[in-house]
Amino acid sequence: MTEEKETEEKIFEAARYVFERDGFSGARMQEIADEAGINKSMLHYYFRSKDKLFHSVFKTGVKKVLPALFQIINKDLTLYDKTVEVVRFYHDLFRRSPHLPMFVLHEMHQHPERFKEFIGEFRQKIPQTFLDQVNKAVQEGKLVPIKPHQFLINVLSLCMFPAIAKNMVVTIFEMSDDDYEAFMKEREEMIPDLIFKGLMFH
Amino acid sequence: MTEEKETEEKIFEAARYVFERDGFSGARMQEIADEAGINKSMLHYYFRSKDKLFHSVFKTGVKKVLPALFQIINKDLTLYDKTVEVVRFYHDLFRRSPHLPMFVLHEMHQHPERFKEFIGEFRQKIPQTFLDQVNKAVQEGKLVPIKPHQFLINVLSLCMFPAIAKNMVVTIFEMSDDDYEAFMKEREEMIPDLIFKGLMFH
DNA sequence: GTCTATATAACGATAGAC
DNA sequence: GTCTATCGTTATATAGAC
Repeated sequence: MTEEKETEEKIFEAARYVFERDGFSGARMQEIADEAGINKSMLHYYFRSKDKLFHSVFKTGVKKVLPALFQIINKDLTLYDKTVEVVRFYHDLFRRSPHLPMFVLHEMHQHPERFKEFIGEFRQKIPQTFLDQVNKAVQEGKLVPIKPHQFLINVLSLCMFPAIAKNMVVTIFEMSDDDYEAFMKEREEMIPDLIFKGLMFH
Repeated sequence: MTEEKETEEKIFEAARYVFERDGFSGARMQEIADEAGINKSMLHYYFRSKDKLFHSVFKTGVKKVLPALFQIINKDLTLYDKTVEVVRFYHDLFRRSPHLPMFVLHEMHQHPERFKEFIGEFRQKIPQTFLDQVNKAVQEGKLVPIKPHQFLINVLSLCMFPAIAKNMVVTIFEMSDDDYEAFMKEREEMIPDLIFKGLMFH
């Protein structure tokens, strides 16, 4: 029935909202039911348990964060252009879903086994073409010696940390929400240049 | 009594261990009591409630992460040397306390009010001398235009994110614990040069 | 101060009527 | 498929003996 699909969808969206905001142990089934505007029993009818409902939400969260990264670095682009695309992708994503990066990383941190379960499903290895591209750029003297893994983590660090640490940033720097928005917008432009050129004049 | 102090200390250390690992909502008073080797009632005798015990642990956590940063950037050093010290400080700290950064940032994320409560206590503003130092370096053409806040967040991002995202990193890159250790050691050397010189040959 | 026992509330989950 | 009512457990917290 179309009725069925709608209810399941409503529950899932409510669960996504509450789990992303409160985490697994902080989330309450009652609150998810309230958010979905239905009865608590329906949650179990459609998803059997809190664990299974969470698993579904978590998997969706990981799929929003990781596959696009691998897709971008697998494209036929320069390293610089890949960096620009990755930075833009994450800044757009986290603007729309501010709780997403903390949710995914926190649950990965607490329950790594839940992550490992399905990480293989969507072939999440670093593409060889990307590894080759970085190594070749180093060999040709275009880049200073750096391992592809370090390169990738540098980009991810600069994109994800300020999203994860928003409350620390706005508190210490005494920012308004608009200030923070501008701060992040500025980073979007800055990060690729920082990665490749650094801060010193040359 | 010395007896009193010892028990309170034991409880606090157990609470620190459990809260840092499991977070507020994931932690159980019973587990803290077990970890401390005492009865559950003692937790309430000394700290009244889970909330108050947590608050005490959280405050200590923030104090381990932030004041040292402000102390370092307030020293009489070049920007490069300050960066080296900050990077070394965080890598040493997170090697000893791997759960600390996720704990502090996650609880800040979920309960920003708990953070704001006492952030003023230990004067956690960016020292003016540091702001002046960055702005002066930019004016003198030694650095490309960058705001001091962005500079600081770049350093923190590169230090903290890989510690927070350890499980993601080791899973995606298929690292052992030793691999991860070596990976982080390598970053410690790399980060200051990345910040200032970037990756391109020049 | 430290223990045992228990109060009290909240949570996840299920049974059963409709 | 959706509701009400409730079970069984577990959580924080307290009372009271020693």
